[in-house]
Parts: sequence; C-alpha cells; structure tokens
Amino acid sequence: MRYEIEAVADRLREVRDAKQLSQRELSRLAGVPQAQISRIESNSVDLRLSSLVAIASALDLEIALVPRKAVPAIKSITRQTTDRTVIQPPTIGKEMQQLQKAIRALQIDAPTLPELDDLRRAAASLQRLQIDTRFLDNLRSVRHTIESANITEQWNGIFEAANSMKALRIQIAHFKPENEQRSANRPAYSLDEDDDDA
Amino acid sequence: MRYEIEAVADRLREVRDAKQLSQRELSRLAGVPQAQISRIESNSVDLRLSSLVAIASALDLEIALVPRKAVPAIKSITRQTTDRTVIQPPTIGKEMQQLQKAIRALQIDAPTLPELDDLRRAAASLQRLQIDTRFLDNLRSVRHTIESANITEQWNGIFEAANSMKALRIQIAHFKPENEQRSANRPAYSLDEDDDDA
DNA sequence: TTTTTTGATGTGTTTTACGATATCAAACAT
DNA sequence: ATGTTTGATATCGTAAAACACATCAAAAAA
Repeated sequence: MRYEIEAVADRLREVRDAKQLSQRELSRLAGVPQAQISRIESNSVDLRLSSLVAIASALDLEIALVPRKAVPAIKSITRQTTDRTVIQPPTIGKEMQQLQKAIRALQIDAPTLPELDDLRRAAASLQRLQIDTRFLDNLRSVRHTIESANITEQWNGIFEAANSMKALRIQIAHFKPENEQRSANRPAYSLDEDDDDA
Repeated sequence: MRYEIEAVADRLREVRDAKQLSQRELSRLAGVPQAQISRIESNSVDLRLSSLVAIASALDLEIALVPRKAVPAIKSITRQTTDRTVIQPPTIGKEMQQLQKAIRALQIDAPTLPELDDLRRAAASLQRLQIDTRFLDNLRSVRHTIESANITEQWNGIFEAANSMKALRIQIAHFKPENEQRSANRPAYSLDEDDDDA
C-alpha cells in the first residue's frame, strides 16, 4: 500500500491517542465498529471515504486536499492549532485520563447537567499545569466523587467535585514553581523507561 | 451522503478543471478509469482511500487531516499557494487550452526533448498575461508549429515554436497596458453569458 | 490477585467499489 | 457540415470493504 494511505492511518491513531479515546469510545462516536477501527489504524484495509469522514469528524478533523507545496505551511498551522498537553508523571497522567473518562461518562448519562461545562473547564485547566505526584490522592478523590454522583444520580455531588477541582488547581499552581519547565516535550521528572540494568 | 464527501468530490473536479485536464487525461495520470472518475466527481460512489490518493496525487494534492478550527487558516494558505490564472477572453482561453494540450501531447511522445521545459515555461509565462484577441492567430500558428513538429518528428520545429512564443510574449506585454487589470476574478472584457434576448 | 478494559484478530454474510468495455449526446474544433 | 473530444451511463464479473458477531491475550485498575 502507498505511503500516503499509511500516513492517514497513522494520523488517525495519533489524534485518537492525543484525545485519549479508546477504540471503543471512538467507535461509539463515529458509528463505526471497534473491529473496523482497529483494522483501519493497523492499515489492513483500504477504507472508504465515508468511513474516513465518520472517524475524522468524531475526532474533530476535516479532510483537506491541499497543494503539495502548501503542505509544510499546513503542517505548521496544524501543529500550532493543536493543543499541546503538558506531560505529567505517569501516575498523574493515568489518573487524569481516568478523570476525563469519568467526565465523558457523565456527559453520556446526564448530558443536560448545567455543571458539566464547569467541570470540563476545570479539568482542562488542570491539564495545563505540571502536577506533582503528591496531588494524586486529591485527584482520585475528585474522580470518586464524580463517579459516585453519577451512579447515585445525586447531581449536587458534581457541584462539589467542580469546586474541589478549582481549589486543587490553586493549590497545584502555588506549589513549587521552582520546578520550572515549559510545555515542552521533555518531562521534568525522569521517565521510567531507563533500561539501565547495569 | 454526507456533505464532507460531496466537498471532496467537488474539490477534485475543481482542481482538475483548474489544471484544464480532461477526465481521460487525468485517468491516464492517475491510473483510474475515466468512467470511475466521472462516477467519483458526480459523487455517485463511496470511493476508497486508495482511489482518492491516486487521483489526488495526479492532481498534485495531498490529503491532510486538519483540526476543524484550523480549517479557515488552511483554506487561506491553500488559496495563496494556488496559482491564480488570468481570465482570458473566451477565444483566447480556449486556444491557450489547446496549446497546453499540444504541449502535453509532446511530453508523451517525446518526453526527453530538451526544449520541452523551455516550451512549458514560455507557455506558463504567457498564461499570466492578459492576452488581446488580436493575438489569436499568433497563438494558433505557434500551436500548429508544435503539432506538426510532433507529427513529423522534426524536433527543431519545437525550438522555433519556443522562440515564437517568447517573441509573442514581449509583443503582448508591450501592447496596450492601458487596458489595466489585476489578476482579478472579474474579466476586463464582457462575458458572453448575457442572456439578453429582449 | 481478581476484574475490567483495551486492541487485535477470526468468521460468515451482505453490500459495494472497481475495472473493463461500450455507448451516447452534447460540446467543440476544423 | 463533419469529425473529434468530452463527460455521463450501463452492464458484468471480481475483489474487497463493511458489519455483526465472537474471542483472546496483554495491560491496567480494583
């Protein structure tokens, strides 16, 4: 298969990963079976345009046919437009992922809840901060609040959760700005992928 | 079918038109049957990605999956990057089309001919000028020179043709710059599409 | 550890794109 | 007027995508 096709497949997975969606979640959003998404991402099918559009739309992407010589400029714009996520320590990263997932679940079960937007905003603003591992339990606690509120349908729990998150944001922001770092690619903590077995 | 798919189909036709390629010519370039191209452009099939890539490549386009919010910026870049063609009076426009076609034919029959690039450049530079109808015969003559050179395989005719075009360019450029007009959308002459039957 | 989630892969069936080929009317060129 | 080109269609056969399932091992969460 042509490299351009592979590039499309790679890009779809890249964006899905960036949005931290599982294939099953994307499947629901796009109306395409999970098995099919897997096959598409692993580039083992010559997918139809309708499938591509469905998945791309679900990922908030549009298909653009652009002149070859405009490609570099367009890549640049795309990069600028894409929100870069702060890279968190692994445990924090995973917990944030869970948090997002809890919020998405909430969106499905109670889409009209007025606090939902508030909650999403609070979470998004957290994402942009470098979060120390010592806040892990706070994050967990917030998530549990959301989850049980969702189960028991006691929506005032959501209100609490949003407030906790805002408070937490202030705490985190005020904590140790000595540990300076930009939104860069290189994390401040040491990645655990140091295969130093010597 | 979804509007995004229609948009792709429309864009393919738009670019093909802009490049003044017939479906059959594009067919040869892309390795896709003309019938299929027709079906695709009229949006009566849900084409596969491989087909899209083949056709897009032949049109010198790439497929980009871009964030929705970047779309306006990307459209703008695409527009800037796309060469705008001067709109000629109908007769001139058609003759220039024929000329391009003759050159393309030449490219197929004698791809290694050294003057070919020269010829193409000369034609391209003509395209950017506003050409008065009085030069119609000159253009025709140049084209005939090329065509018969191609048939008789007397390639020195191509050399002549290229020189004639360069001379013609100077003539045209020096002629009546009073008839001022930018590369705009609105032509200086009156379009023949005035359905005044009264 | 136990349970859940995730991505990959398999199967059988239906639908559809695709290619090859041919035809045709309308536009166009000579 | 005559010949050529163009885009749209039609038919037929084949290959392949899409879908609805169903697993399953590995990773992750509890």
